Amino acid sequence: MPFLSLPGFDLDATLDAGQTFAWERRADGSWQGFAGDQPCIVAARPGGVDVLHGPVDAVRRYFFHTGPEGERLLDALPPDPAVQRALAACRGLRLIQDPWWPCTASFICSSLKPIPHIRQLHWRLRRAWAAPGADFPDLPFPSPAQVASAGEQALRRLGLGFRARHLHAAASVLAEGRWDFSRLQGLPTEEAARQLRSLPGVGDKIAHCILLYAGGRLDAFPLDVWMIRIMQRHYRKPGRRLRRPADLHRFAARHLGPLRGLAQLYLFHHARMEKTRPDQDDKSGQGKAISPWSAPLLPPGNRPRSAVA
DNA sequence: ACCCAGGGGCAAG
DNA sequence: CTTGCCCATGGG
Repeated sequence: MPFLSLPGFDLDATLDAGQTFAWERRADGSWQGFAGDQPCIVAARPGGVDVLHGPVDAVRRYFFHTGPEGERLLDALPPDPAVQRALAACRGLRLIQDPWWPCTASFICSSLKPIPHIRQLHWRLRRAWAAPGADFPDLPFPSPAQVASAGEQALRRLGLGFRARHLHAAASVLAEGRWDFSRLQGLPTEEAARQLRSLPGVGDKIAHCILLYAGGRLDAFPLDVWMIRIMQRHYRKPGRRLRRPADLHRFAARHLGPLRGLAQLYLFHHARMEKTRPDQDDKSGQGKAISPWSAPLLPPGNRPRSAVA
């Protein structure tokens, strides 16, 4: 069986960092999923991965930030203390490259969902269009035309909730050819994000996710609740505002530079690991609740209803 | 019974 | 250009 040498690579961190949802962990610890449109099974080994199924070249292209070039990018990350701490803790985490449409569809499903749920929805979409009785590896991601013709109600039955309307509308726009990912070619990231936002269900955060995880644009900077907390915690100064997305984008561009999307990957994953890592002093193994973020910043939709009538 | 989750869209202010 | 509210679902 083919062994792919990827020194320093952390397969688990890479596939569980919320950048892709196209991989599922198997009982034996290996991962089954899709490198581009190629079904693959990969297993972590010292110094690289075993490719138990699928073409090695597709796996190599998928983990495109491995190797000496990837290492050089890590060395070029900004000398910011928080970034460097996160990098030191998650050095083996690498950027992946997903296909446009599955990435877009997954992140349209991601609104107000924890990462395991997003993965679950992604695979429900695959299995919903599989032949009767079929399972991996025969689970191609349904095309925009397939999703569009299924109808919104069918998507709701898969558990998409209010995201069903968005996904159906976005699939319809793509299926009818009223929009195409080739429009992003050559556009600056900011302008490409604006183009992506014309898709239903794609706002600023998801547009940047798509540009980073499908487009490989290292200056795309997804601003989710985690990133807002992290930046408040580390970068807020008494005088400055640093709350509105525009301010956060501006600060990130100036302070974290052209690799800010990559820096975001490490900050995000590191913070998420800190939250769930079992506390050594906690015998119950529940893990400590959360490090004391100075400003929790509840998402608007979940803000408690005012007690006063 | 709560609480929250890698948001987006829309109507008001 | 901001703020407030709604949108459904599942797991802790």
